[in-house]
Amino acid sequence: MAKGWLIITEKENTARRISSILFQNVKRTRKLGINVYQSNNTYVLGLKGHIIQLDFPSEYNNWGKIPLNSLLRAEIVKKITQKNLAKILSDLAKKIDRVTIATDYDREGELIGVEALGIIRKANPNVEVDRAKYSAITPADIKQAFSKLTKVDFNLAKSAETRQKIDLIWGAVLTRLLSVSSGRLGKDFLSVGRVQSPTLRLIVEREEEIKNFKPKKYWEIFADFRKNSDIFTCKHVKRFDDKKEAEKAFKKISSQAEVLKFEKKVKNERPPIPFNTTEFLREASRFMSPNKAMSIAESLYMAGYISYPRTDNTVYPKTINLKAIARKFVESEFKKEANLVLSQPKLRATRGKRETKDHPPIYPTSVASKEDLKKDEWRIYELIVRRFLATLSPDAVWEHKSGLLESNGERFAFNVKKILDPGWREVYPYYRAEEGYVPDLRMGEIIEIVDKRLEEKETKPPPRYSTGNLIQLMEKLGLGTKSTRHEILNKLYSRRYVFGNPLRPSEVAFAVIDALKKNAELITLPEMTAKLEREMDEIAEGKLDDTKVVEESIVFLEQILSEIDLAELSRNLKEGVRKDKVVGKCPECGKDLVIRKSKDSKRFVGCTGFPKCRFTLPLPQNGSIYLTSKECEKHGIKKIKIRTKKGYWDLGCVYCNYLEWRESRGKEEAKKVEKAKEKLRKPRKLTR
DNA sequence: GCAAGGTC
Repeated sequence: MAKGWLIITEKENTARRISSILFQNVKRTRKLGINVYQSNNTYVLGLKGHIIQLDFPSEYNNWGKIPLNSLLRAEIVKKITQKNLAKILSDLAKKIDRVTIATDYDREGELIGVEALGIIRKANPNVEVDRAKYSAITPADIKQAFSKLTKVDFNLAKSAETRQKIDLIWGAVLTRLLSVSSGRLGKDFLSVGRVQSPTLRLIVEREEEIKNFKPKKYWEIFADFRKNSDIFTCKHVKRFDDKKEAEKAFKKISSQAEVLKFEKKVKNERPPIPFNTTEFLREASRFMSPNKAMSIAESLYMAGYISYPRTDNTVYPKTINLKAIARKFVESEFKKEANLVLSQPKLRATRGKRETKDHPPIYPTSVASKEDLKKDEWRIYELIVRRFLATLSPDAVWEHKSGLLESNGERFAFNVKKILDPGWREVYPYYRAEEGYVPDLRMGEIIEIVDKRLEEKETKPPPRYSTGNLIQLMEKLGLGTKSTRHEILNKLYSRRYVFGNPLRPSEVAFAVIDALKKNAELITLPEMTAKLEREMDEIAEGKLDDTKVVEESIVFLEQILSEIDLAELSRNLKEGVRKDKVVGKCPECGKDLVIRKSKDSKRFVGCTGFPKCRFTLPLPQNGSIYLTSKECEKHGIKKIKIRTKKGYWDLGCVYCNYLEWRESRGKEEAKKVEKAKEKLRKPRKLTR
């Protein structure tokens, strides 16, 4: 029998590092584009995350024809998504009698290991198996894990697989239900899911709040004070809801005020905490989409410039030599910043609240120069380097001044600050420091009032979420993971549920959330994830039967399908779909202008009054069309953006565009006519 | 062509 040992990790990088920690004379062989690390008859292989996907058999692929009920109890099959890896696993299986699962020490990691084990056992049923559990890839941790190997936790893997089944069944059934009912099929389908739908609900409900918001008037009083040559502004301590009251107070203010309180304090401001994925994406989203930021981080990681970008951890582990990394940057574009860090007698890093042991926070692992990277890559790299150096930098020192002034019983307050020493803020210039100025005052001092203003203001609706806000909120609500949140947002964009940043929902998004709230509210709530988490834990502990959990979902969905008013659902969704196509009002008959397709599937803007009204406008045929929320001032038609492979371009108002084009064409036509006339006037040369 | 979760 073969005497070999195979160690399986979740990713290539880990395989390489583990093999170098545990063995000497490691050789790397490359087959089918996959590295295997070998030392004698021991092999270390890195997977690529999940190599198997659950799906319905292909007989169920026709969305329109398959009754949804039959999908509920359809067999769920395993499809190999990483064929090359599966092939290598089968080949290696024949050379070994023992396998150690060394995937990440978490629920998904356990399942990923079991997926690989399944493929190995098919080729070699008698292979022995054990599990290495480590939470950091350091020599100490890895050696410890391999000296105390444990058993594979099949219950834990089962719980992860149950999550997959629940997600697939709910997702597929409701996605198909909505897509078929609305007629939005093909690449325009309407999706539903345990994470995306609650996220979309947040966006939709925020938009409803904004729509329903009734602004309230209020009044604020400002006064300008003068001490010597300094003029400074303070605000009345009260915000007035009543105009008369505000006017009364305003009149009372005399030409001078007494200083009731003055305080000056020096306060230190600690630098920001180390980057985990959420913090990183929130900061990067100031200038780049989370999706792009994440994909750049991934490539910087693969090139060895930064540490693993998918982490929840905000505390540097002791094993990282922070000073040594900072020292690397003395010979770099960040020389000044690194020197500031190293000028301190002792380095003290900030720490966040979340501390996990699997990956460190995101930090730079090697020095890059501007020429090594593309422009966007550099921006992300620079952000990560600056953040890292900032977490080790001295505090910023501020001078705070606060106080109270009184004029004829009316009180004014101020609270301003000024930077005395920027400290980390010089290293990390992404935040603007809001500074104000008030001169030093003495208690009891009388100050001259040179001007006063009564300002009418309005309360404002809550702001729309930005991508950065949402990723943070999703984390807080337990929606998605560090690896998926940015992808979920991307999904909402590509389904045309949302557009812009801050995010606005489309009309169909309102209809979808409305329909789901009426018929299957659970899928629009973070509670569904929370419930699933609890059940997964119980399955992992062996307290709950996985088939029961799946069955409960099936029965729940069956109930929904039997009670749903399909006609109403279809009507409401189609109305949403229709509204999203409305570009504006027809200038000729006043009916809605919509985006239509001609018989030869060319798109154009047409009037819903057709055939009575034959008004049309041309559209470009390439790229996908986005209606923006901005309207043309002249025609009241929504401005259009086109997204092509190269990026977005603003088309603006289609009507303006058309008129311009017609005019320029008219000029060209006129030119042609002129030329023709010219030709006629000129006597022709005679040719022989 | 569906979900969400890993990772490339």
